[in-house]
Amino acid sequence: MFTNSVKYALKAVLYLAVHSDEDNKIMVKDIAGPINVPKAYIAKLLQELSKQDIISSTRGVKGGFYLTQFNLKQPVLNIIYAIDGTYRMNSCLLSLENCNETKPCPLHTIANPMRTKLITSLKEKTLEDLSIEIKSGTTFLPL
Amino acid sequence: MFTNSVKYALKAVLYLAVHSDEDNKIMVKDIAGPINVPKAYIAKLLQELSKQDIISSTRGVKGGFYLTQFNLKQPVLNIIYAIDGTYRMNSCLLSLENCNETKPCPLHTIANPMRTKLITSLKEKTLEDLSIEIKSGTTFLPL
DNA sequence: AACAAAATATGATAAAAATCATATTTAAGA
DNA sequence: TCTTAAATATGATTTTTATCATATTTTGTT
Repeated sequence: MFTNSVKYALKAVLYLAVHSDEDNKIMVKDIAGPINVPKAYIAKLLQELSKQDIISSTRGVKGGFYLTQFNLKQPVLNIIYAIDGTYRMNSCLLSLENCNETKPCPLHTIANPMRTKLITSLKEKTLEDLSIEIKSGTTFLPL
Repeated sequence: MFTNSVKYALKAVLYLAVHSDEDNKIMVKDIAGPINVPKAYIAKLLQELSKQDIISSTRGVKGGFYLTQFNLKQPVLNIIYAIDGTYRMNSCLLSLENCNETKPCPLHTIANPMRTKLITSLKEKTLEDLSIEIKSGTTFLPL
């Protein structure tokens, strides 16, 4: 469904959503372990997310990554689009260019309503929403 | 969502479902064009599907690939499992090993109902079902 | 101002997926 | 039984994704 990169990015951002803020920046080396992703790999992803203003960072001593209130208001979908681009999530199951409502491919009626619904959910849910759920113990962020 | 291999395999099998039977075998070179997939690539996939008895084939002069009535009765999901294996379709969105109903990951409630529903649909729909829809002009198999 | 600790930029390497190529085996027909 | 036309088996190559490594820049601290 998603690439490893997106999965890793989502885990990292959710970790930041729960554990960081302007006054509690977290260094790469302290994220990699808890979310179980290689340090150099997650570093690169975090840098990319930071460049795209999906997350925040400061360099140097006492620096690290963190989420601002603004960052927290973003839909989860942003992270997916930032790393994988929009095509993967939005294309027809068979990747047929000219598959649409009026000329649906054989899997369109099965898959499309669900994809649409998933995208909508990922657009509505903010990082803050998920963070609250994790903090309240409704959902979990293991491994 | 799926690998290219699965998409190609699905297109090829659906093409066979519509155009072949015991008396109308179709050669690789006559499938590759219509479904817009490289010949050598689809050849390999068809061989694999044949080996797994998902589709049928005969070698030599007058040979080719085709679907029997038995082949047509299969769920679409079979092709996906045959090529991609079961993990990709069934694993948690974040690929967390210990994500489940009692300890759901942050995306579980969003994504899991849909995945479950999709799998059910792909298990219920047979190749024959899809073939009928294509033949009746309800759905289309372009490019 | 100099030092140290962090992200950033850049790119190298490894692994997996996608693609291509070909010698071998099988079956039909002359 | 010989020839030809097809799938099959096998593996090579290319491209993409995943992973690793490091020199550079920035920022707080002494």
